[in-house]
Amino acid sequence: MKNNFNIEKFCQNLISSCDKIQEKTFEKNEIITTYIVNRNQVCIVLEGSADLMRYDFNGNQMVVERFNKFDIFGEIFYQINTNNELFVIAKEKSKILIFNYDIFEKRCKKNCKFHEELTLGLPNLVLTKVSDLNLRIELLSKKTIRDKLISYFKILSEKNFNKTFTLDLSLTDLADYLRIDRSAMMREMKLLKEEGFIKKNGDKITLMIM
Amino acid sequence: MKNNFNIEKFCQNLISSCDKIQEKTFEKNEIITTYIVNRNQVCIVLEGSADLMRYDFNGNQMVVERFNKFDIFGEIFYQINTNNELFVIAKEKSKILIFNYDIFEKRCKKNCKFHEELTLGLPNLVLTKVSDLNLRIELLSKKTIRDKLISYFKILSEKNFNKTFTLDLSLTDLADYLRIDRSAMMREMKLLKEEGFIKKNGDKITLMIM
DNA sequence: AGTAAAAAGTTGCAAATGCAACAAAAACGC
DNA sequence: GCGTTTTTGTTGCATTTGCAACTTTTTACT
Repeated sequence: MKNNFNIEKFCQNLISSCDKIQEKTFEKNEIITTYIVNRNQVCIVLEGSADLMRYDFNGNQMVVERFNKFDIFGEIFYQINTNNELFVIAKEKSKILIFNYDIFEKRCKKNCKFHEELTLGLPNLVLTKVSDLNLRIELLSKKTIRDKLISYFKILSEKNFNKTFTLDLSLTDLADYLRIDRSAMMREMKLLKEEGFIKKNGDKITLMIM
Repeated sequence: MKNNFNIEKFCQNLISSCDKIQEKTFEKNEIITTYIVNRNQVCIVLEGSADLMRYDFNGNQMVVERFNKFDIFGEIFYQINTNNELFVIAKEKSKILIFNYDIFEKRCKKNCKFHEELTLGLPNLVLTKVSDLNLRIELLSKKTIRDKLISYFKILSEKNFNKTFTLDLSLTDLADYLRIDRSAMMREMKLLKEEGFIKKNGDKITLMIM
């Protein structure tokens, strides 16, 4: 029932059919969008990946969220007044679908097929997003670095139906995702290896428990 | 544009109109639902409040998420395999709207007005949910207890357009929401008071900075 | 009103973590 | 292929935090 919406097929058909939607390609490190309140812009990653970055007054930058294929993003999902500027930056060459949220409520003049498909299909993408956010909260809720790592590994292991799996993030990015210090994470991973909880070979990890 | 959907009015009209939706009342501490994979049940709080609780194998219980008026919840938003059971429990006498997510795709026989209003109105509730989750991730991302507290206070202050505001959670619940030890939080709040960053009087707090 | 339960407040101490400052290895660019 | 940049890996040390164990205050219940 959930996620039976085929966005790939959907996107192939709609591009030419509706004047309220854009498909744009961005090069690596290009700014895809900035979060501007009440613009109600919605974006979907069709190809590539992007980071939502915050630059605070000290000039520190931080990855707030990472978007991969079919992830949906935009200021409309992020009604948080942080006083810092938020940019979405392409991590690699990326294709992005861009439209306005009012497309949900206002039909376009031609009453094109896109609108019906969009209102039917988008909720599933948003559901997936909610689930991803809940997952991250679940991980950030763990009290220790060890718990965060083991929980994260368990999830990857279950996704792959295999005790051995490939990390989908670099270790630097993983520490960032879990909001822990990278060196402290390395220390804990070393302990996990030494104590026999995991085995590690390059970016392949085997979970020895559960 | 966002949130112009009036759920209150909406709910008054629909109850009798559709056989695929239920409105149920729960007493304090009653179990509203448990998260069962692929049941695709969706719930909306009409009145009262509820906690999503996890009970792990050690018998420890934890509040995963709190739901207040017009919050939307259900397993469909929480596709996380935790191996622990998840219950939603009424914190007080509460009225809950319960339906199945397939209502989005399957019209009911009478083709009742409810379905159109639901598909139009629900996305806004979900958007708000996404925003709330992002806010919590923002808070959980802060490195120190101090940063978490100040960020949380800033948000309340901005919501109220006032440096002085009322805490909407008990201190115990706040520590839980921010995933920090309550006594460590109390210690930090004491320091914040002593250093003049905040003033506190009962559940009223005044933010002295920014 | 009286008691039980929950919440707020406090503190010492041990443990976990972040930070800084490196070295080594791998990936990237031209 | 060679230099540069990024990532991985390591460690000592200071700081922050969680935990345990309390007391006091407030709230709820009958």
